[in-house]
Amino acid sequence: MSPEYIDPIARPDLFLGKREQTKAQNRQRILEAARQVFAELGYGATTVRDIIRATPLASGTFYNYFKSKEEVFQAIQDESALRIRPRLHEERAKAETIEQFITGTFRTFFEYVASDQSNFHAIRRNTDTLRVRMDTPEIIAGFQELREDLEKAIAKGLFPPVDADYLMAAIVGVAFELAERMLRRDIVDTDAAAAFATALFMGGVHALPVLAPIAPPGSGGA
Amino acid sequence: MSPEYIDPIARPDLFLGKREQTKAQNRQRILEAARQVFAELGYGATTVRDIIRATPLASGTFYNYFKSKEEVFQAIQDESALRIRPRLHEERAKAETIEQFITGTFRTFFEYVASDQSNFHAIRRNTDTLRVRMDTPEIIAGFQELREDLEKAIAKGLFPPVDADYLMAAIVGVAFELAERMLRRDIVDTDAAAAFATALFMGGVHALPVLAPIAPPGSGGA
Amino acid sequence: MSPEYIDPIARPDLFLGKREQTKAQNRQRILEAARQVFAELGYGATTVRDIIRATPLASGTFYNYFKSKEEVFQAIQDESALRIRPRLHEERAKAETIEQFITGTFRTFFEYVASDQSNFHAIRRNTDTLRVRMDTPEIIAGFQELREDLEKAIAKGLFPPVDADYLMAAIVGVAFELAERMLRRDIVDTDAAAAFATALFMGGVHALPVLAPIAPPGSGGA
Amino acid sequence: MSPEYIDPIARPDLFLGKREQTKAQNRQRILEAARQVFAELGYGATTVRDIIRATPLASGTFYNYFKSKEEVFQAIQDESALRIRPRLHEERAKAETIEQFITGTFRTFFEYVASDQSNFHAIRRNTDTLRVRMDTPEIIAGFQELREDLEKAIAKGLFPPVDADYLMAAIVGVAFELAERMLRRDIVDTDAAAAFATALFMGGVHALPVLAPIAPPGSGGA
DNA sequence: GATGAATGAGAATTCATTCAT
DNA sequence: TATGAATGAATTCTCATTCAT
Repeated sequence: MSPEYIDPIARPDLFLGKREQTKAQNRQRILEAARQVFAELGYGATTVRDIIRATPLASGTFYNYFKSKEEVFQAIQDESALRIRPRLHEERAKAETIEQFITGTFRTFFEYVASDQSNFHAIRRNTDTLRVRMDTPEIIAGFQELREDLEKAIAKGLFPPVDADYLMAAIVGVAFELAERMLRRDIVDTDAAAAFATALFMGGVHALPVLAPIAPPGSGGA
Repeated sequence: MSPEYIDPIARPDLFLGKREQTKAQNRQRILEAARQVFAELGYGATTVRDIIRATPLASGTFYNYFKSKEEVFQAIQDESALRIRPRLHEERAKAETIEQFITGTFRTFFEYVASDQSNFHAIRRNTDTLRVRMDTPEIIAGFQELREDLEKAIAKGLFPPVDADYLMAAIVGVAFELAERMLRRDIVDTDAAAAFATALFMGGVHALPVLAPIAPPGSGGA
Repeated sequence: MSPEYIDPIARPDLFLGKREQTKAQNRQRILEAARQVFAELGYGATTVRDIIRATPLASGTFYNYFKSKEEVFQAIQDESALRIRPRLHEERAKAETIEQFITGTFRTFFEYVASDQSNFHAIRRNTDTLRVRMDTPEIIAGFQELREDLEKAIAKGLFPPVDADYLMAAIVGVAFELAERMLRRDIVDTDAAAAFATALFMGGVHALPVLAPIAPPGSGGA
Repeated sequence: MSPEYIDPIARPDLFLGKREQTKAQNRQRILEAARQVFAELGYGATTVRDIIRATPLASGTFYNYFKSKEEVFQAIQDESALRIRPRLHEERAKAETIEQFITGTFRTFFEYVASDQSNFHAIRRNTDTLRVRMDTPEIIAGFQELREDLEKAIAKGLFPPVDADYLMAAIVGVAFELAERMLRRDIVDTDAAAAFATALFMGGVHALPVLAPIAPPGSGGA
């Protein structure tokens, strides 16, 4: 989000010719409409006509850009994951303390969610929806990456040797659930949400049950 | 769950006449089939026909019991919530320490989930990822109840004065996410999962940001 | 409608044993319910369940009395026709003047309609329905009979030799249409309606185009 | 109906582009099929499938044009009413004698019926005898208009002060009933039917009971 | 490419009728 | 005989996708 970063998806005009611009613009129109409508009606209840109706385009045009309703949906999910995954990974990679690791993860996530509510809501319905599986390849990869980052951090001695799988799950659960509550409040305070989650995990991580340590290569341990 | 308690849903033959038995049995058949199919295909992809096909009954019979696919789903959710809510509340009500509060909540939840995997999976697994609103009155009431129990515990001095709304969300997020991971493991160890979650919150709760205390009337203010 | 006439359908208790009474009563219950519901919803929109619901009986019981929905409907129509046809015929048979013929027809019809509004309405929907075909055998026979009575009256010299088919149609059209208007008024005045219709035909009949007379047998005419 | 008037419904090719032509044609195809099927099976027994089957179109196409069976039926009724109402009103408006009023009404009606038998039969013939409400706004307005025209004619002194509501009903009843008989004859003779109806009313109107005249303001009363 | 009507497979739903109790 | 749940064929209707313009 630093000023010198320009998202080519958000500003196609800076990267594409005239013709490609119209095409890219139509694609974006459809995606944006789909986000809105999915967020409002949910995937199952949404029809392609609903999406197209939220657009100046005609129904046939939809199929010039996406093969099916499912494909738009995946595109939305992947676009989200595509945008946020590198940022999350980067934050965690440069963390030198547990606190940096944790706070970096939550802060980045909550800021993303706040700045891109339509995507978030399309994925996580905006009223009283509860946890729902998110399993496009991109998203699963994102979870997997978090686990791997946790394992690396444990290996580096940054984290105590806890159950990385459960810890990942706990972080994911808290992140999504808190994000939803955060967005429902009158004032969306990402700092407060991140502070809450960070404190919870900073305090909690050290209390977690410790696994038998994985022996570092070359050492004598099992 | 004491030995002398008999669940009238599980043993309808002890409570109902022949006709009513068939009815209750058919209702259960449909619910059971719905659980399987929802867990397999997800809510969105499931059709009423799919449910009926997984049953020896005729298509029209479905409508003698439920008005729509949504209604069966709600029935499944409510059945779960109806069973687990009182147990959770009771555990928390009798808690005299934070640890009892937290461990009671997670242990009860994970045990329920392990004992009733079909309901849990029917509720959680959704291929189409979206639009499964966990907003039956029962479930919303369950969340609300957790928050109120937290607030009472804070008032009693059991918990530090933290953001009960966020804490509730964190507990719910961790509970659902861990439950899912737990069920995926070869050995379903509810104690381990409960120990993990309890430790996380036991350590974390004391680290959470403390809210400005509400001044008791007559005192000198904040 | 004279006091000494007793309708065996209306007072089955005076004609049948105990067992048959219950049966006859159930039959009447169904017929009465069917009349109401047909009048309210129309035949097409009415379901057997609607009829049965307006009854203390169970759906299966319906089929102990009638083979199908169509059969009840026919029974209602025939019951109407069965009741009124002999009276109309009798009135016309004893008529010695045009006026008696016409006034007898209309007066009898309007009195019947007023006294048995539920049947009439079941046949002729109560709001803004317009002319609709009535073609159960009984009803067609009733129309046919009117035509024959007209032809007899013409043969007797009571009526001028007009087109009996058209005249029958005109009488039927006026009878039904006026009956409907009559029932819609605050005060249902059968005398006024009969007076109106009678006057119309009394004045009109003599003005009608006269057909080439049917040559009486033995005369020289074609 | 002057020679230079071209009905845009009958000759859409002269007014519309290729695409719109197909649309208009399909609409007409459905209406035409509906007319046939309603006339054959009656409204109640007709299903949307029956209508579509009588068409080269696909089942879904029906719903591009009409929301339901009821809507097609209304369209047929309105199409009739829309065509005939202005003609009837015009005839009556320019009438200077009772005879012109009455003969104009019947002649116009019977000519319309003869020229547009499919519409008339679709509206009239109903096997299931019931629940065909002729209550589209157009048709009700047509009846209302006849009554108002009668009232105006009474006010002008053209008619004696009779019950306009009953007179309207009588005219409508005779018109529909005679029309049906007329169409059943080998030779459809609209003049004869009109002559019959006109004679009936010409003779009958003067014999009708006269209402107490409404006293004109300022006069000495009744 | 864009358009939007046509398509038709298939989902949801109804309801007359049957049949075990 | 009465009951009312079960049946499943038939109907209505939706909607993703195709295709002529």
